[in-house]
Amino acid sequence: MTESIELRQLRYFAALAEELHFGRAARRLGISQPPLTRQIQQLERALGAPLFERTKHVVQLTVAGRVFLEETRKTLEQVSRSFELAQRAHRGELGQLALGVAPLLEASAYPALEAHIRKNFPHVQVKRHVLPSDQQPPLIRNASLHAGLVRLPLEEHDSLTLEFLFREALVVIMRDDHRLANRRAVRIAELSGQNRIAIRKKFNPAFYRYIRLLCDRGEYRAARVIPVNTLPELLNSVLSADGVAIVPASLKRQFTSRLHYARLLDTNADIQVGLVYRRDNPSQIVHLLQRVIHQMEWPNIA
Amino acid sequence: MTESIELRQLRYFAALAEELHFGRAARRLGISQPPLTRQIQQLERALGAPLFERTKHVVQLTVAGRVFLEETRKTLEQVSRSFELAQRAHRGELGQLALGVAPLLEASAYPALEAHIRKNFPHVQVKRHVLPSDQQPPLIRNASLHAGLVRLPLEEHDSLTLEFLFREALVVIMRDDHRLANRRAVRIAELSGQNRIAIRKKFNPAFYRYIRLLCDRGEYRAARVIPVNTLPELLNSVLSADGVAIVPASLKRQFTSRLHYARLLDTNADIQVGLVYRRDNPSQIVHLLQRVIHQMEWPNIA
DNA sequence: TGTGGTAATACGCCCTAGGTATTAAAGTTC
DNA sequence: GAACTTTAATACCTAGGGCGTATTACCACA
Repeated sequence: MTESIELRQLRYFAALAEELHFGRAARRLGISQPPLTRQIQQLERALGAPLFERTKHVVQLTVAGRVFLEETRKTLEQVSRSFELAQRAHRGELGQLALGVAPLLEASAYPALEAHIRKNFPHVQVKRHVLPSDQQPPLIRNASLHAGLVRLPLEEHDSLTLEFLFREALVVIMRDDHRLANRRAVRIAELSGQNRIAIRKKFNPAFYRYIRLLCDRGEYRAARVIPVNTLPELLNSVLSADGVAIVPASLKRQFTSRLHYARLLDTNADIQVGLVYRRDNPSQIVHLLQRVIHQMEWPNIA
Repeated sequence: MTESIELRQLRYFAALAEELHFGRAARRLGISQPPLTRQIQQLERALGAPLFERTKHVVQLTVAGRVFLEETRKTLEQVSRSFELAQRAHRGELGQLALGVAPLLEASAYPALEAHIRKNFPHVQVKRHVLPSDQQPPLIRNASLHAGLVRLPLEEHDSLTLEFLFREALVVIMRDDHRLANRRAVRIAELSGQNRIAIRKKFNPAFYRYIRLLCDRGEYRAARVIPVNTLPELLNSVLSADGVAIVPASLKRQFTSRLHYARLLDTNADIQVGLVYRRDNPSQIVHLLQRVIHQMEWPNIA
């Protein structure tokens, strides 16, 4: 039925329906008149209905022709749209971007990033997955995530690329009636003797080790290290006056009541944030992300 | 850009996208595998993007391929729809039917006719044009109307076909305090001496002559014939007790207050209703109308 | 009646879609 | 790890059909 029809015939038909003149339409199509005649005849034969009324000197659309013209325009538009969308999808400008986001960053750095992506690629739908930094690499490797916004350091993976983005300050948090709560900034050493509250090593080993290293270098000997499982637990412990905790400054955006934040004065008392993605970069969408991520200004997290 | 693309390629692509196997897809399409490979390659080249990821033993859609598949399905559906609609239009089952309707019939016979058409051809839009019977033939001849529902007799036109449909009763109307207003039925002769009110000959000569003929044969000698221009004027005259009028029974559906209707007992005191259309019947829609008009039951107009 | 214009037809050429045969590469089996 | 199987890509050939040129048929208009 429709099997014998090709787009050529529809394109020819549309041109003729607009010109209503075989010679002009053929010229517009860049062919000579006889082939046009034949293609139209074939189309009419396949359709089982005449599309034009030809009296030697006047070519007119039949009723069926008018209907078919309307539908043919839709068909040709649909073909263009198909191309357009497929190409956009190929360039990564269409579809989903599954992005891992390290905890706390979802409220600080991430919103700016998402806004930036949305502005540059309005057809890309960003899907956010809040996951600890060290849990993201395996998911990126097996393509469950396109890329991840993570805290460094991270164990190196030869199949992944790790790109530095910006530095985030570290802060010490304590209850607002703590003896240091009148200070805007402290040196790590001043914390000596305090209990140090920290999320268990197993939940994010790299971060855990990094903080411990900082404390050692800053000569902060904790009375005791109190391990907790989750962030709410950590906050609870701080609010119970069990001790202090060193956390990324992003936290300030989410919790403030009855808490005091103090900057750390030590050099290098900060943490890097980077982007991880597959080295072989199979999806174009990551190329776009890469291109765009260096043009943006990161909000000042402090 | 899209100019080099043909539907063949889209059909092949859709098949392959469903089978995800060149051999099977080719078999389904009734071709051998190499041509399929080549058409897909051409499509990808035109698109500037790969649609499939081929590892020797696994064929998978790319992101662009998934998007393009969705759009291609729409395209192919649109092509079928184009065919479907054009064919319907050709068979007359789609589009407008411009139908002339003689006055008064629009409230009696016409509603049933329209309902019947709507039921049989839901995609046909009937456009009603209320026009005196003798004004319809020229409009039908120049294709302003497809057909007309008219009262007979009508001057014969060799280019038109006139088809009898049903007989409609004639009635005499008078004011409800008229001396004959207690009668359900009268003979024409009993009206003798009354003024006869009639719409001017020039507005519908055939009808005018027909009524006069009836009166002559029925031995109704009117005291005076009172000519009026319009139907409302005629009713006015009747209500002013100027006389009586002989009209089609359809009128009863529209005006009753302070009027009395009496059947005419004379044989042949009725009038025929018919359908007029071009003998060369250029539009398929009239064929449908013709086919359907004899299957229907006309409402009893009395 | 002839002249100009236009769509349809005739016919030849060539492009390209499709077929067969083969190759290359990846997976499977022993 | 060698032989076998499977499957997509490539090479090459054939033929059908799309396009061009030339011509015809038909209508309008002078």
